Order: sequence, then structure tokens, then C-alpha cells
Amino acid sequence: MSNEEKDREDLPKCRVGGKDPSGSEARPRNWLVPVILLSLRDWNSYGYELMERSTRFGFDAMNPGTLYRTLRQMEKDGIVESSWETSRGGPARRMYSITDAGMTYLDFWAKSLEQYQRTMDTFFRMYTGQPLPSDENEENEKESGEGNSR
Amino acid sequence: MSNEEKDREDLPKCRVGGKDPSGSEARPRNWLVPVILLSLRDWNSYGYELMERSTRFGFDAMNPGTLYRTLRQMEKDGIVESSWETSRGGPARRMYSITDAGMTYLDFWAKSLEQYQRTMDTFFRMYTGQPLPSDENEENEKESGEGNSR
DNA sequence: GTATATAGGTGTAAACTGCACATAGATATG
DNA sequence: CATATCTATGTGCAGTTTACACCTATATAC
Repeated sequence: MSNEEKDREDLPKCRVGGKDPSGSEARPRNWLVPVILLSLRDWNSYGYELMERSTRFGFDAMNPGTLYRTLRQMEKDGIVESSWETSRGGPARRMYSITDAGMTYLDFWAKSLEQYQRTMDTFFRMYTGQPLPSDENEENEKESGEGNSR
Repeated sequence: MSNEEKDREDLPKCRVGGKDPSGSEARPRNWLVPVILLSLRDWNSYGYELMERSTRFGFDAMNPGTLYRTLRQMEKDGIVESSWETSRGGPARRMYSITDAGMTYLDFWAKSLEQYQRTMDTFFRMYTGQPLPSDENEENEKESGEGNSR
């Protein structure tokens, strides 16, 4: 048995977050939306192709149901547009393109993700043991002093 | 009217992701769990205090319901322990401490978040217009070539 | 004719979260 | 004493998101 497998078996089976934070847990809700918008900003595309492309953005095994449903919802919201492409062998494709509102929405997502990245940086600074740089020590240690330190 | 306010009104009211990705949207599900575990790793604490501390990790206005419920669930999962602290003026506090399983779980979350950070880096590299460095151009442009470029 | 790859989709249950609301001890104030 | 406030912990419910299973249809290969 490899070490990684052993680690996994020691991991508590937590109901919070399903089982473990790997895979789907450690990414924001609707992460699929900015990923799709970003893909469509460069090239128009369709569901089946977007499924493969999103694999590069943390979706190890994208499930079709969620993707197609998200695309239809995004069209209702006006951030993407679609039209059938039938001039081709094989099943018809619903080709999607991003709208102006979609571009605006993508920019907004980018700003939010930047903010979240900074928050995660704070998390990792604290995780690796360094004190918070923005924390000016306004008596916090004393207030929380009833706990033992490890 | 300020520019920021104007931007906000131009934003499409998207059903995907509630309204907009600001605030709660741009962070993973159960983000509260690693935040609590990290806080408890340094000092034992209780719900009311943890509520204030989590404000520093992207929760602008933490709602008590979610926090207390999460803490109870985490205890059921065995990643934290609690005991009543009554030797004090004021209402009793349920003091929490992290368990060994909780430490393991925190490490696991950290690994997942690191992974996700790398994914977000990929997102931002693509967003700002640079090509993916891991992308060795295996005919991808031609395969996706039916879309127009912007 | 039947298997396979491509392409798009629905139904449902579980999980997560925000919001409103409920409870209760201690202390301060008129 | 009445009651207001701060501290502290919770429950109920409804809305959103998502994973999983399942279904349909077209074209091509064998």
C-alpha cells in the first residue's frame, strides 16, 4: 500500500463537506460559470467541447448534466447566446458565444476571485505559522487567552 | 453616482450564482470548516468568538445559525471536541478544541486549497491574455477552430 | 443490424446556506 | 422590580447548487 492511500484511509469520514475537501470541495460555487465564460471569450464553442476544456480548471470528471444545465441557465441570464449548428456530419451542436453582459460578468467574477485569492493567502500565512501582517495585536491574545496554546 | 455603483447596476442579474459572484459566491463550499480548524489549532475557542475571527476570512457578516450548526456537525464528525464552560459570569460557553483527526483534516484541506490556488492561477493567466504554459499546443487551436476569435 | 462516438438533455435527492426567529443567563438602569 | 441590553447558543425553513443516474438521437464503422 502506498503512503498516499494510507493517508486517505486515516482521514475522518466527515459529513461536513461530503467526505473530504479534495476534488469538488475546494472550489467556489458556480466555478463552472467563469470557466465557461473565459473559454467562450476566446472561441465560440459547444457543450461537448467545453466539457473537455473545463477539465483543465479543476474538474477531473465533468458530468454532462451539470454542464448542459448551466449553459441553458446562462443563456436565460443573457450572458451567453446559442444557435444550432447542423451543417456538419454527426449530431447537431448548440454553438455558444459570449454576450456583452457576459463579458461584464466575467470581469466581475475576476474581481471576486482576486479578492478570494487574497483571503486564501491570509489562510496560508496563518497555516504555515506566520502571524497576520494586518493584525496589529489589539489585545487579541488576552481576549482569547483562556484556551491553551499548542 | 460613483463609478462603482454604475458598474453594479449594469451587471446582469444572473440566476446562476444567485445574483453576482461578489461576497459569498467566490469561496468554496464549507470554507468555514478549514477556517474554524485553523483558528482552533492555535487557541481553543467558542462559537461567539469564532464568529468574530472568521470575519477575517471572507465572511463579512457571519450568520450565527450556520456557524453553530457547522460546529455541531464537526463535532459529530470527530474533528473537534467541546465541553461547557460555566465557571464565569454570563451565559455558558461551549468551548471547542481540535482533535487529531481534525489536524489531519486541516492538512488535507490545505492540500486541496493549494491545488485550487494553482487552478486559479491558470485561470488568471488565461484571463489576462497569456497562453497556458502547460499547454503544449497539441492541435487544440485547429480542433476549436470553428469559433471566431475576438 | 448493431456497436460506438458524438451531442444534448431530464429527474431527483442530497447537501449547503441565508434568513428569520427562539431561548436563556448576567448585568445595568430608572 | 421591570425591562433593556449584551453575551451566547441554537432551530426551522426555503432556496440554490450539485452529483448521480438515466434517457434520446445522429452518424459512422464493422
